[in-house]
Amino acid sequence: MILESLKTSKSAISQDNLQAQLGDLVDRATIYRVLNSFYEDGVVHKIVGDDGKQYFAYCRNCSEKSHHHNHFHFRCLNCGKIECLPNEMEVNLPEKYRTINFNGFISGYCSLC
Amino acid sequence: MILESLKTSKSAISQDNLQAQLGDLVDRATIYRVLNSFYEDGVVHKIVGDDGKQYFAYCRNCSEKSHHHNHFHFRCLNCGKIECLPNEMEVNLPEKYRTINFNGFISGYCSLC
DNA sequence: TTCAATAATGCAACAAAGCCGCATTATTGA
DNA sequence: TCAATAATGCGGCTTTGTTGCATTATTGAA
Repeated sequence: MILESLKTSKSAISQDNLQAQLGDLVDRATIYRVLNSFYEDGVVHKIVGDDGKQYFAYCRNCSEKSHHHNHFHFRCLNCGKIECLPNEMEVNLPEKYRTINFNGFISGYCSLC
Repeated sequence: MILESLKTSKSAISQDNLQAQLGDLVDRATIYRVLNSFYEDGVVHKIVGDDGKQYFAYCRNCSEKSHHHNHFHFRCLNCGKIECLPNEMEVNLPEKYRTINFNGFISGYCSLC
């Protein structure tokens, strides 16, 4: 059920999103455990929002070789909606630095708010 | 003292960084309050790390007109060091969207680790 | 099919980060 | 000088996320 929610969601979702969908069917801890094992298995990306919360997004264009999620996420400060911004980013790191995780978040107000 | 620490620090620092510097001289809650009022007054930038923690950086090149901090921060997963990456970024938002906060974080391993 | 080994779950507790109310202490200014 | 205002410390609280442990499901080999 969690995987299904992630697959059908257009944007990254958090534990409380899932909890709201699943109600009391599934325990909080279980949701976290499932999400983390998806993350460890490379099935989802994990993004930390500028609200400090973890969001998870189903991997759509990831292969064995490239497991990237290098775009920005937008969070509306009014309606709370999270969405992916189209532009993929390349950031130049200093010599010998190695990227493990890319985390880009912009918050503000969307066109409706 | 907090302002001095922020001014002299080369990178964004968090409440526990400050607490470590100040010891028991200043209460936890006071540090948070001072940091947030600096933030509200536009004296510092607030960045949320991909560890979910808040980091604060003294405004160096901000004027009345431009109060930006649009570069990425790097956090070393081994030594914990936070540093600013040189490239300033421009992200294209959809029509009528408004940016309030830019938050770019990359974690990985630095040249020493 | 049966039953032991393994995995997944729920529950409770815990930890860290951040915030807030309230009483106390400092600071300000008329 | 002293009352009004602001800042601080303390304690407690919330949220997010994690972990230990007992219980329940699932699996797989005999």
